[in-house]
Amino acid sequence: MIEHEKAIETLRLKGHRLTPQRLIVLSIIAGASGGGHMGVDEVYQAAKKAYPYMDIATVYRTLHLFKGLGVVTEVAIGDRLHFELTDPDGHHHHMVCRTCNGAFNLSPHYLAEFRDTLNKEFGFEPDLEHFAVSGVCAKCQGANKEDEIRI
Amino acid sequence: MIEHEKAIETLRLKGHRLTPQRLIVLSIIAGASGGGHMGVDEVYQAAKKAYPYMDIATVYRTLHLFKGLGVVTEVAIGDRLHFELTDPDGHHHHMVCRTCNGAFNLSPHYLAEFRDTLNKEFGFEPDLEHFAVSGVCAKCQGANKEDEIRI
DNA sequence: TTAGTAATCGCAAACGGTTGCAATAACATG
DNA sequence: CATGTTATTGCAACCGTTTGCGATTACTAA
Repeated sequence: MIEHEKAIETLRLKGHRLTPQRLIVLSIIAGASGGGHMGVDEVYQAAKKAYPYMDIATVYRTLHLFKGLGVVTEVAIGDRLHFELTDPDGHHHHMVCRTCNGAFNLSPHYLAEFRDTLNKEFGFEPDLEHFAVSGVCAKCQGANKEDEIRI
Repeated sequence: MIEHEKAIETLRLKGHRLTPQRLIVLSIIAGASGGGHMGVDEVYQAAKKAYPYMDIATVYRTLHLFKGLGVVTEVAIGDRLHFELTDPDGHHHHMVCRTCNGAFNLSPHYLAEFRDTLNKEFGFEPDLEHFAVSGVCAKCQGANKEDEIRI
């Protein structure tokens, strides 16, 4: 069973209705190219092509529903929300480059120690199911240095 | 020289104008009680008392200017922006409880290792000058357990 | 002290995102 | 297949925040 069908099964099992709008949004996210994550407006524009009455509020509601069901994962890229089909091979986190807006996967392993420390020292349970660090990627660090010389 | 005056000196040295609006916002932030951080609307309401024509856009612009100068620090608490006078004794980070919206200070020490790892492994330079982890604090973890029994 | 200039302001419109509500439509049941 | 219930939708208004713009004002230099 492919991801797409598994998600539909999840919807049905949890008692949510299978509306055309939901199926359209799901198929769009499932068909995302490139890094996999799509901006909300990207999803909305694609959905309107399939179903012209589609409303942006429905897109948001649908994406949040999917997120709650674990079907999609939310990534904040440059202050905008992006969504991708949840990685079936286990969660991963993101490093988001503030220069090129590229998102790079980060294994949960790198956060485990941090979580343990906060737990033991402060009794604080951090939300790290999905976590994104903003910063500058290796490539853009090089590019910035060139800029400093050029300008 | 107190923090307040140091901030005014910073403004002047960088060539920014000393407008009444900026001085008002600065004095409000400097006089913040409690944990120290204030919501934007809190600042706005207080500023309007001192100067009735004060506009919310000016408050935002002023706070962002101060942030850029390192005079104030931005903390995102429950999807709203809060600001506090930058800690002169060195930066600190925040653990923000998603249940009670409390913000707890976190020493940079706890993040140093994480930064080093991202640097060495991926060449990624994370933005951790100020960093906030969302999660649930020790007190609210207890409260939630009681809720589960009560309801 | 006065004028000149550019930064800053207040206002209003726009942004991305959320929410209330009446109309619609998906599903369960007979 | 017809019916009833209730989740879901589209719309419009709203939220917190940002931005464009013409009017104002802090500063500079004569």
